[in-house]
Amino acid sequence: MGRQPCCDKLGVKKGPWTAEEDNKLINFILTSGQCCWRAVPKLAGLRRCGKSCRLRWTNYLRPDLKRGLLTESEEQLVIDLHARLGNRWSKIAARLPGRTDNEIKNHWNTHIKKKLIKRGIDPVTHEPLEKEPGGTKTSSSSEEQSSESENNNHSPLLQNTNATGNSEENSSSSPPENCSILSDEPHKLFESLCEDDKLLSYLLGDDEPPLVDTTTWELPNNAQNFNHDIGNFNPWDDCATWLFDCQDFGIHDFGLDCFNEVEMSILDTLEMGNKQQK
DNA sequence: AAAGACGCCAACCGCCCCACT
DNA sequence: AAGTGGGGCGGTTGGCGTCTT
Repeated sequence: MGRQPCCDKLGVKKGPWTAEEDNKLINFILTSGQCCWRAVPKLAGLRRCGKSCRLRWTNYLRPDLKRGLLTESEEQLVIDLHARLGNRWSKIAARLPGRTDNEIKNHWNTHIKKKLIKRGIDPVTHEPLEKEPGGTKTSSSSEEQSSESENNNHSPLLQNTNATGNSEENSSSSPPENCSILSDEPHKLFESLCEDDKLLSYLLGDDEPPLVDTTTWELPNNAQNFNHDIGNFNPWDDCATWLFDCQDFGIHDFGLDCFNEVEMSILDTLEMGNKQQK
């Protein structure tokens, strides 16, 4: 018995993606949308595992991705969400527009962990390092921690925000006494949180999701190759237009079917570009 | 200038969840 | 209710670039 491997292991390429592979994948997604990832490699003419295609798309090629380091407010938000959710990176990423779970996870492991330790905060429990709770374990699983923090609501931000981002009746922004994160430098940290008004409003649930600033997008190298490959056509500009549309409705409610409207014009231009190249 | 140490991040792996039959 | 398959998630790793000695 046993499950079939997600892809035929023989002849499946691994390792870094080439610009050509990226182009093929982008082209295919724009043409067909996100359907069955298992079938994507075959249909797109890629010798890759479907999983690998999905990861490449979601973590790198998606046009709505922000690139570059997390901002101060994003970082603080990650810390707060981690205090509540534990290592559920996808859930955390869902609250940070344009960021992927992988990106946040990497950033957590390489930057935030160290910062918290430097501040004397245990990155696992979010409790002060020196304050060893007597007779209790120093770390807990994310599951336990999650349910625990759901009850305790350590973060003032999260006190106001339930799982769906709706505001609850408790709208006071005064930090609770047992809030370990803010107890360190309460004013400084809370101010840094408040710097990003839109983000804060969104989290407090009384505002629209913050708009993605597409003017600050940095294109991946291969995306630039992609542009170069197909001439003057700039798919990222069109994707930006698409994203502005998405933002009107909420990007998560916006399936890739929406490509159907935009994609025709994109593909027309794409084909023209390819012809020019030939 | 060279070599080793370190840091970062893209990508992979394996498990889990959920929808479908 | 149980089995199966696909997608998603979190942990881990490998390779590359940068820093230090």
